[in-house]
Amino acid sequence: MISLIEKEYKAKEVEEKWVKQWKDEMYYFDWNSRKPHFIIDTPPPYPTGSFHIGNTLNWCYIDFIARYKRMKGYEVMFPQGWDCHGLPTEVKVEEMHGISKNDLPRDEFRRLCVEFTEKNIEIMRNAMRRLGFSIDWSKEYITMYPEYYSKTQVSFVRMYNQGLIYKGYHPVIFCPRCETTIALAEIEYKSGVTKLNYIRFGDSDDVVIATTRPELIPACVAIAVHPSDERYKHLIGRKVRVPVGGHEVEVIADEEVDMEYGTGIVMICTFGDRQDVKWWKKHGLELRMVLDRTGRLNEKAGKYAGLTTREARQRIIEDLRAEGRLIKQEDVEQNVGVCWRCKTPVEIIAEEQWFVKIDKERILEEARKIKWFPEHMLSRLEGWVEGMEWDWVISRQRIFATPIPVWYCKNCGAIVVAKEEWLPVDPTKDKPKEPCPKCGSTEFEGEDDVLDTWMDSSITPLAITGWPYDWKEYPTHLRPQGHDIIRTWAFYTILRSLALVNEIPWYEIVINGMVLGEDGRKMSKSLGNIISPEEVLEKYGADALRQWAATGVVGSDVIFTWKEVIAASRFQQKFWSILRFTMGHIKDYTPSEDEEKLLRIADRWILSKLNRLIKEVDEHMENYRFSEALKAIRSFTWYEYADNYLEIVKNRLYSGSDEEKRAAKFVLYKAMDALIRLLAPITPFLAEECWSIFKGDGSVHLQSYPQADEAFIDSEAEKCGDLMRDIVAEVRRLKHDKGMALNAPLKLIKIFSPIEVDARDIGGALNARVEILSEIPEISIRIKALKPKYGILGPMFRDKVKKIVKAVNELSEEDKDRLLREGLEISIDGEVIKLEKDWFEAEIEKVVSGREVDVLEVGGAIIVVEI
RNA sequence: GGGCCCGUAGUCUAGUGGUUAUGACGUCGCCUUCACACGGCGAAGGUCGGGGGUUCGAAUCCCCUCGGGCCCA
Repeated sequence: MISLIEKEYKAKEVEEKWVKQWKDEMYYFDWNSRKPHFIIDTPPPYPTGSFHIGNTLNWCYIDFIARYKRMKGYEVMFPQGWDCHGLPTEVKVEEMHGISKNDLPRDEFRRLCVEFTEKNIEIMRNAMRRLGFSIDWSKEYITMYPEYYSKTQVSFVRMYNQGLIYKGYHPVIFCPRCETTIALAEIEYKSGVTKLNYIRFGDSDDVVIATTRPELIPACVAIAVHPSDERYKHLIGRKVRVPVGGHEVEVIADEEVDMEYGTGIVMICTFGDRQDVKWWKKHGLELRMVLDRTGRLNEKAGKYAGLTTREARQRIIEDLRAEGRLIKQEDVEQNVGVCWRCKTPVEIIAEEQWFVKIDKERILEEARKIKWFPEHMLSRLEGWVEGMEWDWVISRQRIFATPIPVWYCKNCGAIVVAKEEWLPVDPTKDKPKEPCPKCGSTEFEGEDDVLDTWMDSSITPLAITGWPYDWKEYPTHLRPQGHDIIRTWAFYTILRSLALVNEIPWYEIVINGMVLGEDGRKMSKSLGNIISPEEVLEKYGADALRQWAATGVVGSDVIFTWKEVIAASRFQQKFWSILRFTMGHIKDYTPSEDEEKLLRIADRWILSKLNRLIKEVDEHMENYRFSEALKAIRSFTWYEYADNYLEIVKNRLYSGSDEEKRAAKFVLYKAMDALIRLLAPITPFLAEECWSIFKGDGSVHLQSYPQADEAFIDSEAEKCGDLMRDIVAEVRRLKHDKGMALNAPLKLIKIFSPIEVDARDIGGALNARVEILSEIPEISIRIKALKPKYGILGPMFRDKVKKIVKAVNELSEEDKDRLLREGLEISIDGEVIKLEKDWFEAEIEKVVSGREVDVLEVGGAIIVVEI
């Protein structure tokens, strides 16, 4: 009768079938829906062309939430965007076509980038569908298309008009190889060893500075010592001649000088590192730029002009040595900032760039209004923000990015910012629609710098809610993202949201950790510990991978392990077997309330636990504790329901009376109905397949999430059922110890139990005739000891507990017996204490008389087994 | 150097004041029983990183210390 359902659950086949059958419309979000809205600001990934396992973790969390919320009656928006602009694409396109971006017109190069990106997006879309993500594809946005980047431009124009964006001469970090400015967040730190050079400055012997960047001596603008450094106090205020260029600089005092490092005298140049920038600002020093954008020294470096920093370093050291100014060199460890893309050490130069003003305090204040999961992630943002030294550089010297909508008047030099109605524009080919407001000229130079891609991706919550011209509602509900980019995306998005609409972007942020390889280390090509989602899909399918994703703790790094995936796929097989069993019994069954009267102890027991499970899982899902939710479902299904309940009820289903069967079928139906729906957000394919067999039609993903029926929650039934389960387990253990098969028949079992148990079901499960005794059987039993329940005694008697326990165990047999039956008064230190019977548990020693029987004791019940 | 997180059986892990510390994987033994051998039943395995304190009682709270990870200087 169960041959209709295959024995093996074939995850791959089932999943591929549903990927084809599911309709996108199932997940469309409707603004006009009267259900409460739940809008997810999905992170827009960079379209690299591969959806890696880190993305998988992130999107699994989103999908669990989206599916759960939908089943809970929310109108859920799960949009998908693509953060397209960026240097890696430019580099890749140059490589693929064997060109340099400057070889062809900007438009043409952009077209190649767009083409390349579109292909990558398509690959990633397919991966996302295969993983079963319930994305609303009608809400997709692509930042490289004019519909989107015109929003970025509107945001620029509005912020410029509010005075939040300015053009300034400012130190910026740039990569000399990529020849572009990079943001602080794009710097990586690498440790290495370099030479610390001791160099004599001036004409006397007392000014010896220590520097790792001798090539920047021409850029030296001051010399600094610690104000309380006794060795150098006398130098403060003195003018000293700088060796290489011959210009003079002043010796200043600053507490941030490290007296222990080198000689304790440091040169300040514009700019060797970020500390130089701080000092330069603080002391109002001269700007002496000797580096240009290509990382070469300029004419200010005199005879070293035209050299790269590396060449200049060598030449200057040689010259200093020849002059006898190089006192010594020693190796020191140092961390250098390098370009995240090409690993070239970055430099700092002052250049005209576009900036966004940052109000740290305001952003932090608002960030604290957002609910963070887990909470401690907020402190990462706080730490980073406090260390920020300057405003956000938003201009980039690239091509594939959103154009800055600005022109410069050729006549008077005025900055002309586009009007909103002109957008989108590309100032390198479009002209302003009005003459220069200052001088009336119509000759303009278009800005050819473009915007940092974070200008695009930091307005996603605004974009998905229809801003700026069809804005529906705000803030959005949730931002899920990885903890590696809290400091950028979270920070910039909050900043932009406040600037543009004066509101926080989201009510909640859910953080996911990084995915580590099986060796517990970050996945990397060089370690060879990378696992691709495709590899897992191929072997075990999407649901197993999704279960792996659910086993982690939100916010913590998750180790990828095959054994988790395998355990997950075994659970799927187990669930499938349970469905197979269930369908064999309830194929033509429709539940009716009449059956509730027929329910036996075991039925009421498991229904009570089932309803508790529903409550528990719901609460976990509500708080994004997916691992707890899944763990609870799995362990109930496997160990309580399958191994215990089904084993107990099997005999009734196969050879019980009609009424006995109907009660069990009722439970089978209720449990399957609830379990499939509980699993739906986490394993959507398995759930859908089971639902289609169980219900025959409709999608489980359009059903409601199970709701606990309080009427079934019954602590008394749980106690009785637990005791039955324990009795069955204890007798099984006895059979095991006697070397008997578990289904071997037993002659007779007699049970004396303080609470009600069901002889019929126990007998069915143990293959024995079971009698319930109304009195303690005729066997001698001695109380060996009384086990105190410390959980009760402790809070009541505190420091007297030990004395009480001692006194109780010294009681006579009769008194112990009385204590267990009706309680007892004892006297401790002259004080009379009334002990209640349920404060103690008996440890019983059994003395068997008469026939040869085994006596077992389980939770207060006495079982006499006749083999 | 600063911030955050984490140290519990061979491995991973639950457990934020209360009987004998949870579960998984692995190991060992038994069982092909009519949903499932990708299964069932059972067993062995732990100084809860170390030390001190608070408490009748600490894996849990406090202090010190050792070790690991991540982010940042």
